[in-house]
Amino acid sequence: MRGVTTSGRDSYHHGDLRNALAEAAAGLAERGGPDAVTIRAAAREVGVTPTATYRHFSSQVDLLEAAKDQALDGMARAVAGYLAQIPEDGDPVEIAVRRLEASGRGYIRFALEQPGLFRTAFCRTPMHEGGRQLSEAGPYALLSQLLDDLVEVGDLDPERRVGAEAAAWSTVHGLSMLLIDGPLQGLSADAREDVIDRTLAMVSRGLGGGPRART
Amino acid sequence: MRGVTTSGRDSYHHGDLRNALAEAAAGLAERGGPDAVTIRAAAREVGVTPTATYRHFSSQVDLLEAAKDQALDGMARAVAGYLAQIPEDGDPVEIAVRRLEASGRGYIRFALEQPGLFRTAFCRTPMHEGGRQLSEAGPYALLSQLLDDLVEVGDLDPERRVGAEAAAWSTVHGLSMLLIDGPLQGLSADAREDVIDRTLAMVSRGLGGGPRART
DNA sequence: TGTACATCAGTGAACGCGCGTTCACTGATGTAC
DNA sequence: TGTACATCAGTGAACGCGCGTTCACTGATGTAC
Repeated sequence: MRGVTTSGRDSYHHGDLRNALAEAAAGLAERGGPDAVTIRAAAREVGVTPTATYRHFSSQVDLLEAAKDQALDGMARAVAGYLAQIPEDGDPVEIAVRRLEASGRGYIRFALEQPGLFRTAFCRTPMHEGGRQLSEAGPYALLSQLLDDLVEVGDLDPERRVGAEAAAWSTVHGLSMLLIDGPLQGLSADAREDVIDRTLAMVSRGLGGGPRART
Repeated sequence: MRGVTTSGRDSYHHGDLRNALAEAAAGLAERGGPDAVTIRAAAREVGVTPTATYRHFSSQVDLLEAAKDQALDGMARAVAGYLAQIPEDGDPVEIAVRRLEASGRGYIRFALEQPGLFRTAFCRTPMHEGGRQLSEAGPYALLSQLLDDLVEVGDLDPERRVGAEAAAWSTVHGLSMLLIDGPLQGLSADAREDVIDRTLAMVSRGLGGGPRART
C-alpha cells in the first residue's frame, strides 16, 4: 500500500537510509547533545531495525561522527549567514574588522541557539589517529582568511598575525561554552549581549591594536 | 584481623565513607572524565556495596557534583600555585599584569595536565535551579580581584573593566578546550607554548591597552 | 560496671533499563543470458 | 520479453553489559538507666 511512489520511501528497501540516519542522528544531537546519539535511537526515529544501521555505519562512533559533521556544517552556515550581512563596500579596514566580528558573533549565536549541536560539534571522539584536522577544518580556514584580510588592510601587524587563529577562536569558543554550560549560563538576554559585545571588542583590540583601537 | 586500629578503616563501619567516596569519584573523573563517575564504580573503588553510597549521596548526580567540587578545588590550587610564583615587589603595573597572566597560565596548565578533572569541573549537571553561581564561584571572585588590581594600578581603563571577567575567562577557557579536545589537540609542546603565550598577550593587550601594549 | 535497646551504616539480592553488537534469516533488486 | 540467480538491504531474536535504584536485612555503635 502506497509503496508505489516516492522513490520507495516506505518499501522494504528504504532507498536513502544512510542520509536518513545521519539526519536522525543530527536531530538527536540537536535535542539531547552527543550522548543522545545512539544507534538504537536513530534507528527508532527512522523506523528501522537497529541492525539495519550497520549496513551504513560501522559503529556508534561512526554514526556520532556523522552527527558531528552535520553539526559543523550547521555552524559553518550560521557563521556564513552573519558574514553575508556585512556590506561589501566602504572603508576596507572597517569591513575587515566587522567581518571578523560578524563571524565571531555567528559562532556564538549558533552555540546559543543550537547548544546540542554545538556540544556535538566539539564532543570528544575516540581519536582519529593523526591530528591532521588542524588546518583542514572549514572554520579554521575561514578564520585564517579573515585574519589575512586584516593584515592586508593594515589593521593587523603581521608579527601578531602568527597564532592569531587560536587566540580569536579561543575567545569566541570559550565564551560560547561559558554561556551555554558554564557560569555565564544565567545571564539575562541584555547582559548576554553586552558581554558578547565587550568580549568581541577585546579581541579586536588585542589582535589589531591598529588605528581603530585608539578611537 | 587488623580491624583493631587506624580509626576503624576496615571494620564494618567505614568511618569516613563520604570522603572516601568523594575522593574515589574524583579519581574516576581524573582518569575518565565526568562519564566515568558512577555510583557503582566509586563504591567498587572504595570496596563497599553500591547501596552504601546512598547513605551519603542522594543520587549519582549528587556524587558527580562532589567530584565536580573536588575538580574545582584542584583547579583553584593550580591557579594559586602559579600566582604564588610571581614576586610581590617591583613595578606595580607589571606585577598586576603578570599576576593576571599567571592565573591564566595556571588555568590552562591544569586543563592540560588534568583534562579529566577539567572536563568534570565544567560538565553539565541537571540544573541547580536558580543561577546564583555566577559571582559566588571561587575562580570568578579571584579573577575579579585581579582585574580590580589592574584598574587600581592604572593599566585597565575603568570603562573597560565592565564585563572583563567574562572576556578574560572566555579566552583562557576556550584555549584550554581547544587544546585538550578541539582542533588544537595535535600541537607539539613548543607550538602549544607559543600559542598560549600569544593568546595571553592578546588578552593583556585587549583588556589593558595601557602603556605596556605600546612597548 | 552492666545490660536493654534504639539508631546507624553497612550488606546482598534483585528489578528494569537502554545500550552496542552479532547471528542467521528473508524479502527486494538488478543483472546475465 | 522471460527466467535463474547473485547480491544487496533489510528483519527479528538474542547476547551480555553496566548502570541507577529499591528492598528487606544485619552487624556495629552508642546511649539511658
